[in-house]
Formats: sequence, C-alpha cells, structure tokens
Amino acid sequence: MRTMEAAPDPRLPRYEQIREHLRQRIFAGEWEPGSALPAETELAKQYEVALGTMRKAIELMAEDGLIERLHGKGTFVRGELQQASMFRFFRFRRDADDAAPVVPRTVIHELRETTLDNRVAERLALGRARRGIFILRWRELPDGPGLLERIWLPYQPFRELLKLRRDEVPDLLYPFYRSRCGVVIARASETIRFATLRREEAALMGLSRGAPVAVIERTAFSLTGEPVEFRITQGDAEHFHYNVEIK
Amino acid sequence: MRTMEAAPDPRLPRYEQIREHLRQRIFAGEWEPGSALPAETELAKQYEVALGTMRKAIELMAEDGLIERLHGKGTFVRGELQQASMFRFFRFRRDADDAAPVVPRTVIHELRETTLDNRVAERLALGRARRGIFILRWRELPDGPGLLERIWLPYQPFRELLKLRRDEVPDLLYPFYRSRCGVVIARASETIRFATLRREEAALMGLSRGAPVAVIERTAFSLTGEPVEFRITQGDAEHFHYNVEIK
DNA sequence: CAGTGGTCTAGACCACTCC
DNA sequence: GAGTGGTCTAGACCACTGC
Repeated sequence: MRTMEAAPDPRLPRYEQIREHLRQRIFAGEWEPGSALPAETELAKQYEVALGTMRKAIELMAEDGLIERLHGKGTFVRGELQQASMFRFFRFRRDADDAAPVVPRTVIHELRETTLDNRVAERLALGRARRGIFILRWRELPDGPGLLERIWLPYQPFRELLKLRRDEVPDLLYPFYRSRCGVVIARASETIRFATLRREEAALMGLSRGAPVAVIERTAFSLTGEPVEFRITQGDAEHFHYNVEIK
Repeated sequence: MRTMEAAPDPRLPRYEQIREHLRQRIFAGEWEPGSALPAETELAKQYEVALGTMRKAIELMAEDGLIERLHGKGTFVRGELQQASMFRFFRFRRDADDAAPVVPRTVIHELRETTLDNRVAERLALGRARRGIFILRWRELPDGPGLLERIWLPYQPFRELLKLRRDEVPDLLYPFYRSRCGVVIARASETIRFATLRREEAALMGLSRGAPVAVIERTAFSLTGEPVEFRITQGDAEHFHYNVEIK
C-alpha cells in the first residue's frame, strides 16, 4: 500500500509543516509505538527552527493524541487507543474506584470469512475488495450487563485472525491487531442510538424479543487514518448511561 | 453573593496564576460578555510578564471557551454557551446543511414556584434554600421529533421568570437568564440514559405508555462555576442519535 | 494607516527522571 | 550529573481588521 506523502503547504506556519512531516515519519514507522522521539532540541536542529517553534509542533501532535510527553523522560509515540472499552457506556453495581482494569469474559459465537455488504464496505472505504472477516461475540463483566458485539474487518491485513480457533481469540483485539496484523488503532468514531431486539439477538443476549437496547456503532481508524474496523455493539438499554461535558 | 477570591498558588507557573486572576476579573464583571479584553501587549504590561507568557495564559482561557480570539480584532469575552440545543441529540428528516439556526416551537405547560426536592437541590448545590421554580414545556421543530422538558431553577436569581405569562416565556432561556437574571451559562454537564414513558408523560408527548425514550439530564453552570439550572429532557428513542470521537 | 493577534527567534534557567 | 521536557524572557516581524 503506497502512502501519499502530501508535500506540506509552504504557506502554512512552519510548525504546521513540521507537524505534518513528523506525522508522516511516524506513520512510515520511523519510530515504533511506545518508543521515544528524539529530544526537542535535537528535532529543532533537524528542522532548523528555534526550540519554541519545535515545541509548538510537538504540542499540537500531543493534543491530537498521537504522541505523549513525559516531563524528564521524553516524547513517546502513542500505542493503542486508550479507554476504548464499550463498557464505559454501561452502568455497574460495583462502579466505584475499582481502578483495576477488569478484562471482560468473552465468548466467540462466530469467526469466519465473509463477503462484506454495502453498508460495511462503505464504512471501511473499500472499493471492490469485498472479502472480509466477521466476528460475533458476547462479552460480560462480573456483576455487569453483557454486550453483544458484531465486528467486520477487511480480509487484509486481518486474515491472521482466521487461523485461530474460536477459543484462541484474545479478549482484547486491538493489541492483537498491532502485534499480529501490523495495525495500530489510533482513533475511533462512535454513534449511539437506541433500538429494540430482534428475536435472534434476544436469544443470544438472554433478553426478551423487543427489549430496548443501546446500540453503539464504531468505526476504528489506524494510525494512517484509514478506517479498518467496523463494529456494532449492543447492550441492555436499562444499564446504559453516558456523560457529555459541553462548553 | 460574595465570591471567593482564592489567591492563586504561587508555586504554579506564572501563566496559570494569570489565567486564574483573569478568570476572576471576568467573573467579577470587569468586562461584559461580548466585549474586548485589553490587547495582549497591554495585559503583559499589567502583569509584568513577557508577551509569550501572557499569550500562554490567554491561550488556555480560549481553550476553556471562556474567551475568543479574533485575529486582527481582539480578544473577546464569550457570551452564551454555544451548541447547547437538546436537538443536537435527535435526528431529523431534513438534517442536511441547514445551517440556518432554527428555533423550535415551544409550548409552556407549567411555570410556577415550587419546593425543590432532594435530588434537584443536591444538583443545584443548595442548602436549606429549597424555594425554586419549575417549568414544564414541550418543544418541537418542523419535521422533527418533539421533546418534553422539565426545568428546575433556584428562586434567586430567577424569580423574574415568575412575572411572565406562560405565552411570554421566550423559546431560548439562556439569553433571558443573562439579560434579565444576570446569569451567564458557561458550561453544562449532560448524562444520557434510556427509559420508558409513564402514563402522564406519554399523554403529553403523544406517544404510548411504555414507549422508549432517550433521557438527557443537564446541569448547567454559570460563569462563576455554580450549578444554576437542572433540566431533564426526553424524546422518542427512535430518533435519538449521538456521535462521539475518541482518541 | 494604527492596532490587533499570530509566528518565530535565541537564548536562560527550572523541574523532573534515571543512572 | 546528564538528559529530558517545562517555564520565561525580550525582542522582531508577519497577517489580519478597521478606519
């Protein structure tokens, strides 16, 4: 896959040009996720700008969440998307300060190759390449509501998944995508809506037909900005809650 | 009402101290919402810091949404909270690019003095002063779903509302709060959840009892950071949709 | 044109982390 | 102590707005 290396617009401020160039260097794999960028002074020398200008460029990338600055240690390329768990949308009995990152129990119902339909292909910005992978799984936390999750992926570069038995599929997919498929999930766009259950779904979720559910549709994007995963997650609407801060 | 003027912590960076001080000057009403602050060079002189430090402080306030910078014109105190319409949660037939700010048709069902119950008093951080105002209204957009809205306010400083006849209550409340009650709404916290309609509500909304609705609870805060309004808005769950970007 | 915010420089010194 | 990012200075010049 060839990456378009758009030449930065010279009319833009220097720090914007540098930001764009640095982004592309990260996408090109010059630094692994989790590893450190050169020091700010070093980068300023590379780009022949004052330290302040360099810091401005780095600051913007940090705001984008692409990198992370640690005082006294260095500037690091971000790894996986944080706080991507669907469980953040649902309320539990033991909500409290259990900072312990609980991993949900997962049951894979289906894992197979499939032909992606129009809706999914569109979300994944695929052209004629409709070969894909489908996963249907059930996830639950102790004391928590369960979630039914349908996931669609393009065949490439995810075909590694098809080599797994259903009980070998890891609970957390994004680390698998990174280590085995070479795809780092950098951001995602989610849409929340409500619906009622159809009979097949109701059976899988242990709820009655017509029961209200919250539906979260997520399109996940790689570091290079391409949509690479589409999933639909649904859970009991009674347990759904979500907070928004507006300014 | 006396405002606590917390002395800025001298261990904090200079720009943080300035930001806090400038916030308090704005809260104290030194500049009206919509009017311009002194120029950056002037403020830098006032605080006896370099321009860069001053700009950093101003930049942070702009990120908070408290002020707005306009290149070549000046730095302005923000007025009302933007994009606070509950209709942003619901889907319409004519969603499109109708940038025209449509004002919903509003019917006031109730407008009266009331005694605030525990739940509301807690949200509004009231002590024993339980005297308050209650509004029940119905809002709808052409071609759009309707929303049922219950609003609770402390008696002070909102008692001006009680002088209005029901048909005199303006469609947009926040401008009224500002001009007639001296309260500028600066931010809000919203929680989204799901429920089914009780009979009384169903009648008001023209839906059947038990119909699924999306419920949005909003606590709105003034410029000084105090919670001053609590409202519960509900609309047909079928039309609800909300987008979240995660990084 | 004067006045505003935006970009950029070339330094100095501070605070934190790790060896 | 060496190396990192964070704070701060005192300037210069650019780009945009309005009269």
